[in-house]
Amino acid sequence: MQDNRFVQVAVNLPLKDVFDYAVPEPMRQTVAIGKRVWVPFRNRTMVGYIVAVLDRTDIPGIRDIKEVIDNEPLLSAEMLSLTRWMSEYYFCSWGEAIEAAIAGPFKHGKTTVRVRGTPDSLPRVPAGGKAADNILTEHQNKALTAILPFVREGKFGVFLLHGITASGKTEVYFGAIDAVLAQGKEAIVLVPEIALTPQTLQWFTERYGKEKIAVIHSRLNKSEKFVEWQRIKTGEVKIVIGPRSAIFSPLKNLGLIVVDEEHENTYKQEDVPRYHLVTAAMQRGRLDNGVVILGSATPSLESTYAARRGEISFIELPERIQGRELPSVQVVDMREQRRPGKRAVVISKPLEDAVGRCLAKKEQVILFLNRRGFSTFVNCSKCGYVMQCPRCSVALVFHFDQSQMQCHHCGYHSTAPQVCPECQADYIRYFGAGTQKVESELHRLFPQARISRMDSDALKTKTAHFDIFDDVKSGKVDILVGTQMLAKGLDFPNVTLVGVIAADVTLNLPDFRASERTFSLLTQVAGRAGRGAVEGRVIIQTYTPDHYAIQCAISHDYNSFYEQEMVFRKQLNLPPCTHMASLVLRSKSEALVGTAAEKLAALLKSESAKRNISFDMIGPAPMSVFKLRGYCRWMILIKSSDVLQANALLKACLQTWRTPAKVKLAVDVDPLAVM
DNA sequence: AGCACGCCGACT
DNA sequence: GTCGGCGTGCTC
Repeated sequence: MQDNRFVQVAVNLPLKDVFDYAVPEPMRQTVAIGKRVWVPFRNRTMVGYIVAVLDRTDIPGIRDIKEVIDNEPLLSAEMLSLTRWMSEYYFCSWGEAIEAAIAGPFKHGKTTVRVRGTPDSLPRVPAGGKAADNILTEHQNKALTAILPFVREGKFGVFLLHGITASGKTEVYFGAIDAVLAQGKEAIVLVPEIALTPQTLQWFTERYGKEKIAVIHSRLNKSEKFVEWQRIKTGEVKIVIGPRSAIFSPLKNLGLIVVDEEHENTYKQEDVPRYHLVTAAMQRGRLDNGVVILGSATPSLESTYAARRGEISFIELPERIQGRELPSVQVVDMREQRRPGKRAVVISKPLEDAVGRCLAKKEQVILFLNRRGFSTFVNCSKCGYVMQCPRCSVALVFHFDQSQMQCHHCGYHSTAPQVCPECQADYIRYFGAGTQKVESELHRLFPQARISRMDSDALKTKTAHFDIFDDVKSGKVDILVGTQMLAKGLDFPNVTLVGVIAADVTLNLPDFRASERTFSLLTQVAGRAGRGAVEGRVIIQTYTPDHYAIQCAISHDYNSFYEQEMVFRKQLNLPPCTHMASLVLRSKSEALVGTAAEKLAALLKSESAKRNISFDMIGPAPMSVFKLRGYCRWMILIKSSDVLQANALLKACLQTWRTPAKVKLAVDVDPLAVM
């Protein structure tokens, strides 16, 4: 018999401990695990999450909770385990992990939110969609034969579903969801960025109806999020579709988690808690005895590696449905396009000709360049001065439309100079092309064409994506130029040519995953061509046509890419062969951060020796973009073949470690970008 | 993360 | 004599 005299509470602060409080008599009946409480904390009042109810405590000078906020627990036992696991795996506090799990309507102790009007939960969906009720292909059937027994038995299992573009992964998701619903259970479908996949949404609502589905996306306001949360909590919703954070949906009988485009970088949260959705989804699947399906045309090396080692199950959909052909891919070697003494070519002759032919046939073109702005660096040809961001160690990018110099790291901007800021000479030169430059070149080459640009500059308004989608769909646009965001699941039947302006942009980033990202980006972009009846064509411009990332993308050969990339990863002991964690120290003082990094590295070494844990350490070293937002940064990378050992080592170090004043430490477990 | 406490330098 | 710098430590 519990008398509820004390509770243990987690708060949203970067503190390792949880805190005990006494429960005043009148609240003894209402306190419960998973509810929020107002607690006195130092000299302020904070929201706390009850993680345990206790009969006794040894804490001297204990204080009373002030108020119980919730009538019903906000967090289930499973959600508390999930957030606790997150805090231990990713080195954040339990409170921070909980805060991420209930993000949105419940922040700052809110219980209800005023609801204005009817929530328009679904974004506008362009016309046209998927052929209804396809008969399953042999491969789709085989996939479901593997998955369904786990669903029926309510058994945890992870499946990597490797299906090339247009191989019908969605039909497999549907089959698994049908089985889950038949069991009276629920499903979560995770998508990288809901706003960019309106078609996926439409397929789901057409099949299951709006009533059963909750769609979570970034443009819902607080009250809309609250309504969706309520619908999920009350059991009205059977399928939740949403981004990363949807993994915390309060479904009671979760049977299935689908992670679509599992290789996407957006699945890694960049701030605390720095969790990876795929890892979190597998953990939730384990806790809830659910099935996890990871779907992708270009799976992350981590997932394929796990599948090849038999840690997760592997399913392949090797054929396109309805016998649609993969587009033919042509490479243009930009080294041969150089004109001595002239500016670098942006649009090569072969690409220009191909665009011209498309326009003549009234077909549409997508041109892809993963770089915003007009010119990537601006320099004075008299004194050599290059305009740099005052807060980051990167060059400023010239933006033609606002006539601005912009920093793509911190958002700093200033008016574009007329003369050199250093020597006042009138010799400012612009180098390197971004999407704006491509757009202006196109206007010059094809003055009559209707050209639209889609990048984050062009998407300042709330509905801009949909306006652009609509314009392309309805044929109001001949050529669409854009960045990364074009590569997502857009389905434009009349687009027959896709051009990649500079495949080398991503390939040359100082990150060990540069090849992997280039390969999957090229493969995805190529998948945008020929979605309709007419065969598609892809032209890739590059200075490194022989690179295996480009060669494998041309031949649509994932396995060959995997093999070649793994040789390099094995040689250097990089993920997925090892587990990695990064420790970034930053400070406004260059001297402080360097010494702090050396000290932390020394601590890692001594702790590992003491515990007999073997690990690789890279650094400490200044980061490649050394200054960011005015902070000087040093990094230490840790690699280990054993996650648990690496976790234990880090835990031990961070317990003893005290980051010096004016220095901040950020720990990132399984970091994505390591530069 | 905050925020108080505390111990040394230049000010009315 | 005191105002205020930011180093150190604590929050049930």
